[in-house]
Amino acid sequence: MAGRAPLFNPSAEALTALYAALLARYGRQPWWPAETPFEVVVGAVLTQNAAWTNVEKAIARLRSRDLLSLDAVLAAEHDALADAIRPSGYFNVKARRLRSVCAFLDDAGGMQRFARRDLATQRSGLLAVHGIGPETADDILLYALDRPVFVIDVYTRRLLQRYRLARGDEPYEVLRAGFEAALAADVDLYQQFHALIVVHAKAACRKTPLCPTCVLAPACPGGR
DNA sequence: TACCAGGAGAAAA
DNA sequence: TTTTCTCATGGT
Repeated sequence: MAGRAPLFNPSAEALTALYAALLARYGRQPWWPAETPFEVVVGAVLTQNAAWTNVEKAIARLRSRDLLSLDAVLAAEHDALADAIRPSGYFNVKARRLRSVCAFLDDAGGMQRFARRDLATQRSGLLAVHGIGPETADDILLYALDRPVFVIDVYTRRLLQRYRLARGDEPYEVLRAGFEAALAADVDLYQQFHALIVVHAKAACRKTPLCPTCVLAPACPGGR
């Protein structure tokens, strides 16, 4: 019996053209918005189902309370941690998740030692942490550890759906594998591509009924 | 007032 | 195995 066709098998040309169009439209993005790799880890957890503006407030509160370090998070009381991250929502859940990932990194010898492990070990380790799903793990790998992992988020799904490159409801790993199979394992490319997808999703042009000036025209989702 | 925003895990069907 | 529910705040 023939195997089922891949759910998501984009051509390199299609993805490269999409990336080029986004880059031409929006330019290079200063992404991920964080000062340190550890801050990326914190942001990746806090941004779960939350607006980034609220995450920024939570991170600022952590910084002002000297809680923006692995040791400080592990030493903090749950209530103190939860109160600091309150603006990002789900603060009780996220406080536990933050402590879980910090405990994992601490067991691994800290961020720097963890960064030296091979990618497969890093990814499986992160995914085994309570509260760290594939998107959060890949955010950490790509933006904190500079590993070539393509991040799939809701914006990526919508974009693929609108360009009819995918249905949009494929499993996370199917979409990630599709991007990584079609594109070279280039950290900068992956970082910029994901950032541009997010920027495009938030841009006003997405919401307009027609977008003749957008470089993505005539395929711009806004024109559909 | 209602809805949405860069998820993930647990429980229920 | 798949679907639904829960967690929670702040902006529009």
